[in-house]
This record gives sequence, C-alpha cells and structure tokens, in this order.
Amino acid sequence: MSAPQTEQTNTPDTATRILDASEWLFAEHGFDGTSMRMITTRAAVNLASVNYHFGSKEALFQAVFHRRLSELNRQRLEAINRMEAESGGPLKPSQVLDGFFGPALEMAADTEHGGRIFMRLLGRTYTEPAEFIRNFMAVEYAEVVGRYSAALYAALPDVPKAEIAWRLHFMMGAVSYAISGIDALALVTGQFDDDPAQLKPRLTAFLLGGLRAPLPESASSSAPADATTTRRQK
Amino acid sequence: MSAPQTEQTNTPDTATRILDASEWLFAEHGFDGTSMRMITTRAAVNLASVNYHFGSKEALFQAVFHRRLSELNRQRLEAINRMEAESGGPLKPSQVLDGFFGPALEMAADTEHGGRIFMRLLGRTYTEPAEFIRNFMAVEYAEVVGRYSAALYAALPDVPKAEIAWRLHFMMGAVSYAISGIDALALVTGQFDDDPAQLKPRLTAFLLGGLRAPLPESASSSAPADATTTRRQK
DNA sequence: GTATGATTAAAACGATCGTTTGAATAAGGC
DNA sequence: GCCTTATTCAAACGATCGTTTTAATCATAC
Repeated sequence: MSAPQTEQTNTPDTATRILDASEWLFAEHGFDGTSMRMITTRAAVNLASVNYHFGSKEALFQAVFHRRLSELNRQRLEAINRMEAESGGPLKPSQVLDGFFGPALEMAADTEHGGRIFMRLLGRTYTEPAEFIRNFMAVEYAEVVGRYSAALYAALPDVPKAEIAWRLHFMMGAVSYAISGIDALALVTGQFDDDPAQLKPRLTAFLLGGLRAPLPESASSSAPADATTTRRQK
Repeated sequence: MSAPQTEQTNTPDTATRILDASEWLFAEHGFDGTSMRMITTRAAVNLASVNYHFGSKEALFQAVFHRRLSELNRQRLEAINRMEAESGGPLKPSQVLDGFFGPALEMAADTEHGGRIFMRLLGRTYTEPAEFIRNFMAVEYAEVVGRYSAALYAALPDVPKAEIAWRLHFMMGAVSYAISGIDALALVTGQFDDDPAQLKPRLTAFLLGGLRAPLPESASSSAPADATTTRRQK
C-alpha cells in the first residue's frame, strides 16, 4: 500500500535535514562562521548535497529564513485581517502590538520544532548588514510592516507618524533582544529565568509603556524652542 | 628639538592604524567576515604587523573593544559618582538612564573619531555569542552594570527587582538597535532621518515610558506572595 | 529485466584563511 | 663609527574554504 508514511518516518529527507542543521549552526556561529562541512556533518548528508538541493550557501541561508518567515508573516496578516474585520474603527495599540509581536513570541517559545532557534538566528541577522541579507529581508517583510505601521498610525492619531516609526524601531530592538535571549545583560548580572510564559506579559507591558510615553520635548514642538539641539529638517 | 610632534602627524602609528581599520571592518563584516588581509590592506601596513603588535586576530578584536569600552565605562562611573554625591537620597530613574545611556549616545553621535562606527560594532557584537567575546565583555561591563542596576533598584523601590532586570534588558535592546542604526525597520519603511540630536530625546522618552509602565498581570501573581518580590530592603 | 531520471557518494579544484619565518631596515645609546 | 633593539618586509606554511566534477546508487515506468 502507498500508505502516507512520509510523515511517520523519524528521519526527514535530505533537504529538511540540511535546513534544520544549518538553522542551528547559523544561529550559533553566524553565516561566515558556519562552513559547508559543519552543516553536512551535522545533517549527516554528503557535502555536495547542499549545492545540489539549494544551489549555494547563500541560497541555503535564504531558504532557512523563507521557511520560517513566510509562516510567521502569514500568521501576522491573518491576525490583522481578523482584528480589522471584527472591529469597526481603528484597533487599540495593544491589539496591534499583540498581532505583530505575538506570533514571534509564540515561535520563540517553541523549543521543540526549532522556532526558538530560528528567532535567535533572526535576532542576530538583523544586525548583520550584508547586502544579500537585507535584500531578501525587505521582500519578506514589506507587506506586513506596511499593514501594521498603518494600523499603528490609526491607533495613535495624536502621535506624529515619524515618532511612531521611531518607536516601532525601538520596540523591534527590545523584542529582538528579548527573544534571541542573547543575554547581553544576563552575561553580567547572572542568569535570570527565561520562562517564555513570563516573557510575553513582561515585554508587552514594557512596549505599551514605551509606545504611549509622553512625547519628547523637541519632537512635540516643531519650533526651535531650545534652538541648539532641536534642529528639524524639512 | 624633541618637539612633541607625535600628535601633529596626520598618520598615526601602525597599531592605531590597525585598530581604526579593523574597527570599521569588524562593524561592516563581522569577526569571521573580516580577514587579516582586509585589515592590513585598509590600514596600509604589512600583513605580519597585526600578529606582531597584537598577537592574534582574537586579541586584536579584544583590543578594539577595550580601547572604546574602557573610556565609555569610565564616563559612566564618573557620572553616577557625581550624581550620587550631589543627591542625598536615591536618584531619579531619568538620571540613571541618562548616566548609563547618555555616554553611549554621545559616542554614537561622534562621526569624526570613529565613535559611531564602534557603536555599530558593539550592537552587532551583542548578538554574537562567541565564547571569547562573552568572556571579556563580562569583565568590561561588570562594575558599571552592578552600580547602575543597584541605582535603578533604589530609584524604583516599588518595582520588583526581577522586573527591573528584565526591563533593563529590554532597554539595552532598544538602545542597541537605535544606536547601531541597523535599519531593521528603515529597511522596509524607507529611510528616516537619523539625526543624532533627535535620537536622544526620542529614545529617552520611550525608555522612561517602558521602565515606568504598569506591571504585567502575571508577574504580580507569579510568586506565592508578592511580598517576596516587591519587598525592598529597609 | 532494462532504460530513465533523481539523488548520493568520493574526490579534487583553485582560492583564501590565520599564522610563522627569516631577512631587511630603522632608530637610538655608546 | 658599532652594537642592540624594535619594527617592517616578502614569502611561505598547512589548513580550510565553497564549489565542481564524475561515477555510483537508487527509485520507478516500461
């Protein structure tokens, strides 16, 4: 019988084993710090199979991201579609943040299917400004960021858009750090519990506080009140 | 005459040229993405001079960080010493944040002496969990983080220490992103003006809002008694 | 069985990696 | 002048890099 045993076997096919192995290695050692031989050894496949299935090391790197990001951003779009359909007017800021960061936090809490590993990889990849990385990241994120920043503008009509864009930037930094768990702080203060169930409410409270913080002095007054520091460009 | 012309010459000595060149290259391409030949070519020195002056590539990497971090943390300690001497009681949260993040933001605004480049390097290095990096970073930061987290505990006696530690973590993420200017967001939303004079008030407002945000629900109900976490020493 | 296409295997390619060596040059004390 | 020390230089070391090549193996249809 041609039973659907493709899922039952506990050893995935070659391409999947390569993706899993390289995802972990890229997260641990970075793109340049991970060699083809490290990948194929960990995946228990032949050295040439990476180039056979993916074409090149860079293409493999992109494939690792596409596998996770396409699913992640699909969830984000589904969330905002549902929320905007249910709500008549603009969304609440907490809804927007929850729709955007919620799926990422859930994936970061998933230690069994590699989600946590990938989010660590994602966090460190943001800081690597390699050309080919920036290019495909922009493509992967274009639609989602457009939708959510528009929702955020509508949710906070009294806050200038430029200010919201900056705060979205700050929030992504805070979330990336929290998620990737790089322990830039724990590194010094000693370990603290990284219970993912604790992380989400803590992070949400922090983000909402920052997002709704009073506007800075120089930003709220377009006129040069303090003259020296508050230079505003046209 | 043995005139003090060492400072007047516009071409620094070999070791300094190596530090400047490698600082830029490490920020641009990371540790593994930067080769010795890239460094010595950019610095216009002989290939062997890196190993002669610094011993190894890893030692050079540490030297790049030590040159900047020792000065940065010296300013931070000087700031908190001065503030605590002038103030009788505990500091205000804004003072603590200003003492800790202020010097970093000033260094990030310095585009003429390499400060901005280094802060970009620092931001991306936080996310590289290489063993030897974490080790010397812990040493460089130990005293400063100890002093400032203690000051933050005293400034917010009603907030549990664990919550403060987390929020300090979040804040470092936001600042690191903002400073290193990796444009994880601008990458998608298009450029926005990264005027350093605008950055500081915007970031400070955001951080203070997050730091003083209402506590999350689950955090107050986690321990068998809030008394264990919210208790402040008498 | 045999032919056909997909996948895996072993081996090698040239290029580049960090580091070391030993001679050449520069600088300063006597 | 000479001697000593510090620094720079060209060249090479063995190891490892990403990729390619060619043959062997597998699965499936006829």
